[in-house]
Amino acid sequence: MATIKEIAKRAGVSIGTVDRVLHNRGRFSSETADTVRQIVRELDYRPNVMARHLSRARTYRVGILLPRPEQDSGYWALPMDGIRRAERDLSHFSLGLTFYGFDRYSTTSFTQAGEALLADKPDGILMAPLRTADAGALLRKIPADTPVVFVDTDLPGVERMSYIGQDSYQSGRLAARLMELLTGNQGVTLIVAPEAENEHLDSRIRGFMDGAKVVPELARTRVEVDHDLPAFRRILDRGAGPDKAGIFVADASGHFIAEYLSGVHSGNGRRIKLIGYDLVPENRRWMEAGVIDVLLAQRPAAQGYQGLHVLCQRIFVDKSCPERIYTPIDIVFRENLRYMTDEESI
Amino acid sequence: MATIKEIAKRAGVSIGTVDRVLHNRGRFSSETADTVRQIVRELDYRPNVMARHLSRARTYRVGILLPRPEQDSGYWALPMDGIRRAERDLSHFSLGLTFYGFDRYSTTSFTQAGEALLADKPDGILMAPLRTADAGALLRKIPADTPVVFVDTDLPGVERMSYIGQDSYQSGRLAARLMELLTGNQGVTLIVAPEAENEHLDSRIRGFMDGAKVVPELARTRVEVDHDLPAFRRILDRGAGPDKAGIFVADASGHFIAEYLSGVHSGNGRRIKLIGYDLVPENRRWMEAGVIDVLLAQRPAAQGYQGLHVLCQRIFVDKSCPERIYTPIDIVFRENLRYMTDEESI
DNA sequence: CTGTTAGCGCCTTCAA
DNA sequence: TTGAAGGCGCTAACAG
Repeated sequence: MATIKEIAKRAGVSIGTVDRVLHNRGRFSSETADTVRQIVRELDYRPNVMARHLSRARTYRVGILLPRPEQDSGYWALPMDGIRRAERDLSHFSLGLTFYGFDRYSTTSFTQAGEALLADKPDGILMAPLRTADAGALLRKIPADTPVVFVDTDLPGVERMSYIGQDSYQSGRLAARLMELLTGNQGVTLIVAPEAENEHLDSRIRGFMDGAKVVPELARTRVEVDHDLPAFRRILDRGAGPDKAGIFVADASGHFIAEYLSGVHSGNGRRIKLIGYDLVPENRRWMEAGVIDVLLAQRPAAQGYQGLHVLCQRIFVDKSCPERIYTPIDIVFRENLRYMTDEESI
Repeated sequence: MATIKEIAKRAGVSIGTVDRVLHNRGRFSSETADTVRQIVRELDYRPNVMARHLSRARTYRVGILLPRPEQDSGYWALPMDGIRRAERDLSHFSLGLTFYGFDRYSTTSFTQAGEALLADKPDGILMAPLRTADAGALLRKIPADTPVVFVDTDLPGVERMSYIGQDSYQSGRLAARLMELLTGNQGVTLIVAPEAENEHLDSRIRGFMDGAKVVPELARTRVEVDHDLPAFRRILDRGAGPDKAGIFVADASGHFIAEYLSGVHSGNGRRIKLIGYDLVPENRRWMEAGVIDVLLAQRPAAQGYQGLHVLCQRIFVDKSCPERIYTPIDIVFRENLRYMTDEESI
């Protein structure tokens, strides 16, 4: 492995000069620069991460901008788990994380969190750019040399290092396929989704519609801060009649529906099939209880883990990464629920 | 963060002494040792991985003992992918991997590979202990202080650092559930599996049997070096009659069956449902072609990645890890096949 | 038994 | 514009 010492020797200069050239710190002639860069290329020099990190004393700070962990039925705690795991795995780098939680249904909350993040001038940012307009405004204020990684949702037409998330349209298609299998196309399917600006929601619904053999009904619930049971009740009292064979819940609130269904006797003795999203604790519970049949999942912990990982690769090792990473669409039945902990890698 | 210098100061000794105590290199009095260890505990001292690695010059070598990549329809190339990815992620450590491939159906091949591995005296070993007896014999020859990680298969009653693999019984249960969904219990299911010593095979079959509502038939094929199409043909010509609703293939050879089925007209117009294992290239192909309905997968790349990861945690950071790690049971339909690349984590 | 010293590869400051 | 030197935390060899 080539070192700067070796390069210095070959270039007939001192290591200090090599260092300055490598980092473009100025104070060198363009001839020496050319020589050095030439040798660097010849030797395929790569800086030694260990040595570099040992000598530069400072701690690198990464800002995490996500909805508060309890939102969406506790969904946002899952990426956090992955982030924490990545933090442990990267613990020999001096890495400092700061969390900025926001209310995903509030502009002011998001903006405040964003301002706090900006004020701290982090070396890297990991965020979920929900609230398209607000997130766009924030992005414009982030210095161009600060790497930004998106998880969960992408923001089109914006400078960012990488996006990590799921193809939600395709997950809707898959849901339709599974619903067909579960119901045998005997009866109508009801789609339940909250009314909220959410790209994933819309794509999932579109995917489900496109994949369904029998045209489904769509019911959208209002949300204030988060989803609430009474709202679902009203919807379901109207919608979940005996003609319904299955319900597709397009976000993590399947457990609300499950709770409702568990208190209802279906007229014809058939149980209404239920497909939902995400392995939040309450969904796990209702799947174990046999009320939720299938959950689709998107490896939120892996998203968090990977997000921080690629960010650190960039900050510490100067390594690039794919511009877009799709996480798998996981299918969860009661039989494999126990092992779907999303707790691997690295 | 505490350093050995700090510890030395507090203990009133030199850093050399601290180092010797920390590594039990002898040549120190038990009193100084006690003092030092006490301070280490108080300060929660953790060695700086970067500095340590910078100063010790040597390359650490890990031996990889797996079946040849092309065996089992190319299955063994998958853990390799994960291992390579981990190697890249760990590239700032000076890590040297050596691969020892063996024929999983040959004792002499395994033993030879094992001997070669032993002769190289690696600092850590990652292996799939197929061939129970041979692997047991090998394990007895490995020095006790060499960490060994098993992937795919565990070996009971053996000293090892960790096992990473799948609960195959439960995957069989799940397969039965899915088969029920696919066939609606209309007709009989045929289980196809090679005759070979293989714990996973047996557990999957047991799980499937226990989960099936209608008693399945079992057909076992002979294997010589690997599975071959003629063998399957003979089985299927007898077994895949019009009464069959589905076939469950308990290993990665589902694509052979798919090839057979694609050339057969079922009498009653119903297509025979096919459930198999593992995302080997040929299985992917036949799933895309619509002949294989479901594949169960066990994240082989994640197993390889994780295996090397925990091994390096041990070698470089002295960190322990869970004694047994179960990888998830992935369910793959055509709709989510594209995204099941098992290529994450960092 | 213990202390000192010379690096590992890189970064940073200071002097020339 | 360039070079020299000190230090990051740890290891290992050597001198006492």
